[in-house]
Formats: sequence, C-alpha cells, structure tokens
Amino acid sequence: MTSQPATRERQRDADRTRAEILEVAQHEFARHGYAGARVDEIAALMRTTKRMIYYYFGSKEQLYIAVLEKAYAEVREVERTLDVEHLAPVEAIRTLAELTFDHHDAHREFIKLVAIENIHQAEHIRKSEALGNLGTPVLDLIERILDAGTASGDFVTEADAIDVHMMISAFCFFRVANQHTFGALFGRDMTAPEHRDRQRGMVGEMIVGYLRGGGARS
Amino acid sequence: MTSQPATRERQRDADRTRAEILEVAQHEFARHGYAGARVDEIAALMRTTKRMIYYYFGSKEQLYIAVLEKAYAEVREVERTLDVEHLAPVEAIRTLAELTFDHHDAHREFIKLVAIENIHQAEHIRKSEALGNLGTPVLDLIERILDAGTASGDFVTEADAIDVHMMISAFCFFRVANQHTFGALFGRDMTAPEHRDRQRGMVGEMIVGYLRGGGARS
DNA sequence: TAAGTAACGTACTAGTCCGTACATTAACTG
DNA sequence: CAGTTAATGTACGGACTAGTACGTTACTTA
Repeated sequence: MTSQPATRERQRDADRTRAEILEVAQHEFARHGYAGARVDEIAALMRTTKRMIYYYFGSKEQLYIAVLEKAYAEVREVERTLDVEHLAPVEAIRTLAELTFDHHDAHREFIKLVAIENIHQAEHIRKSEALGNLGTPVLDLIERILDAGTASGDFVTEADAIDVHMMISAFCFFRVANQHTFGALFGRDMTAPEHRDRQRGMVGEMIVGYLRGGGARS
Repeated sequence: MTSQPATRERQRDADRTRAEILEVAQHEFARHGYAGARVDEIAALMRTTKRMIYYYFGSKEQLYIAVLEKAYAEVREVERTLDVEHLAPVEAIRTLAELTFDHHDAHREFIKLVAIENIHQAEHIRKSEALGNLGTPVLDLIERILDAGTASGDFVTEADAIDVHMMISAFCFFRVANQHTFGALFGRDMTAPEHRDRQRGMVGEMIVGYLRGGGARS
C-alpha cells in the first residue's frame, strides 16, 4: 500500500527500458515466431507501454532484428572466451564439442530464434549491418586445432573447419531445436538428465571418431 | 481464347480440389510459418476459393494439421521401402545415413514444416490422432543393423537406436534447415553441389567412425 | 426428368494488430 | 529557476485476416 521512496517512483531510465523491452521481446519472439509474436503482448509483459517499443525501435521488424543482434552478440562473447588450446588436439576438439553442447543446452531461446530466422530465409540477418558476413571466432579456433591434430598425426581425416563446426553444431542444435517433434514421435524427452549426459559424451566421440578416420571406407 | 471442351469447363472433383488445397497450403505454411501463412493467399494461389478450404478442412489449424499428416505419411512411406539389410552392418548403416541425407536434401519443405512445428512445441502434432506416438519404421531397421554389427564385432560402441537415428538426422536436417543463417554468417552455400557431395560422405564416415569406437576416450 | 445433395462462389463481418497523433512529465542545462 | 529536450502515457485509426451467411450450380439417383 505504501508507495516507494519518491525518487524510485516512476524513475526514468532509457537504458533500463530499452533492455527490458529487448528481454521481453526475445521471450515473445522465441515463443511464437516472428509473425506469431504480438507487439501488444510484449508491451503487456513490461512495466512500460507499447509506445516505448516504437520510440526505441521504430517497428516490430527492427525490434526483432535488435533481439537477434543481441542474442548473437552474447554467443560471440562466449566463443571469444573459449580456452582449449592448451589441450592436446584430440582433447581440445572433444572439449570444444562438449562445451558447444553445454552452450546449446543452456541457451534454448537463442536456438529458437535461429530456427525462426531460418524459416524466414535469414532475411532479417541479411538486413542487419551488425550481423552480415561476420563469421565467428570458433572457426579460427577449430582451424588451429585441426592443423595441430594433423601435424601430430592424431587426425587422419582431412577436414574443413566449417564442416567440423557444422557437424558439432548440428548435433547440439538438433537435440534442442527438435526436441518437441522428436518427443512427440518417439516418446523420448531428450532434455531429461540421463539422455543429456549420454548425448554429451556422444558429440565428443562422434567428432573424434570422425577425425581419427575410424569411418573411412575400406 | 477459345474455351475448353464443355465437359472440362468447371468440372467438379472433390479429391482433386482437396489435394490441390493441401499442396498449395504446404507451400504457404513452409514459406511463412503457421502464423505468417495467409488463408487468403492459399486461396489466391488455387483455382478455387477460400470457401473450399473451410468446406474441406474447417479451419486454418486443421488445414495445417492435415498438411503435417500428409508430409509425415510420405516420409514414412519412403522409410518403409528402405532396403539395406542385405548389406554388411558397416555398409548398411553408412548407406542408411547417405539415403537419409539424400532424402533430407530432396524434401526441403518437409524439413521446414518440422522446424515450424518445433517452434510451436509440436502442439499440432500432439493434437493429431494420426501422428501421436507413432514412431517410425527406421528405428527397427537401425536396431537390427546395430545388433548385427555388435554380433559381428564391427561395432564397438554400445549405441541406442534412437540416439543413432538422431545423430544421422541432426546432421542431415541441420544443413538444410539452417542453410540460411549459416550462409549469411559464413558465406557458404551448403546446398551447392560440391559441398553437398562432400557432406554426403561425411555423414557416413561420422556414423561409422562413431560406432567403430574411433572416438572412445583413452 | 425431377428431386436431392455434394461442391462451389460471393460478399461480408467481427475482431485483431501494427502503428501513431497527441498530451504529459521528468530530468538536464545555462 | 526557466526553458528545453528526452522519456513516457493514452487513446485511437486503418488495414488486415480468419471465418461465415447465403446463394448457386453440377452431379447423382430414383
């Protein structure tokens, strides 16, 4: 009943408002897709109004792009802090795979946003100046691990860094992104701890098995 | 300018109309997602009217479910005709992986529908009587191949059929489903023939390398 | 061939949703 | 402290969109 101290009543804070809009918008877009997301619903879930969305972001589409940019920026930040190069090549790539697994497991909304963006043929990413053709730090890291592994003789398969990145990402992405159809069809909840732990081991074994050449023909 | 023979002018054909609606609807849903798809647009792309969509399917949602059911039915039909059990276990699983690859490569719209359905937490699949908890024929096939491989000593890794299915599907699904964001970020068109052919080989080597135990720790 | 029904077309409605015009208030600045 | 600007709130409009009421035409069958 008693009101807050006068200074905290309806205090103005552009950064905070902007940040809150982005956060709520990320939830809404991830939950309902771009077309399914409702600007009014985003507004309703905030302590401010729809007017502010347009004040700070201009349109639903620009808000969505801003959400994408923020989400990708966070991922890049994580990738930049990866530190596996002190390990031997085999352990390095296995650890990278497992950390990628953990990261995907922990960032479901980012994965949904990427899936949504792909449904729209990445048209919004292409519209974003911040996101176009930027690549990602892991690629260099993978490149170096592959070189080291080839030099040491641990890796037999000649592999391309982008391919390896895709192989790891595919596994980690799929089990989160497709958990619902998979669950509905096979009755297995892939997010359950026992499956998660086993699958975490699988990524590593898969990628190392591939690079060691265990699957080579004849 | 001259009109068709009288018998062909505005002939009635319930099956044909129904089928055409489903086909056009699949395009529209795959292209724009569930919420983004427009019933009016589907109608505009047909030689009949919106009224027919409601006449045959009742609602946008039921139409979408019907599209899903048809798409899944086609996939099951392909899976049912798979014939790799005359091969030795290693070649059998490799061939299965490569055929899965080809199938995903050839059925982009199905993949998009699955991605869309996952964004909506598979709520429509769960509503469908035809799709709930049906599993899929490949699982039994994989099961038998794994058993044969373990018995023959070709496979060392103890693997679960669903996990193996996921590993293969993840790779095949991802490179199609995420081609747009991947392309935008890395500037690589994964659907280009040279990449496709190399990646087709990768699935096989990956899965065989994993099952042979080439990635086992220490 | 007459009657009945399945298939199809037109025109409209009720509601939703993005975006904005206009008013207001808090904070800063000289 | 007066003036200015940045930040916020309210109320509304115009376009779009799923769904329907109502009417019509082709085909079947007795």
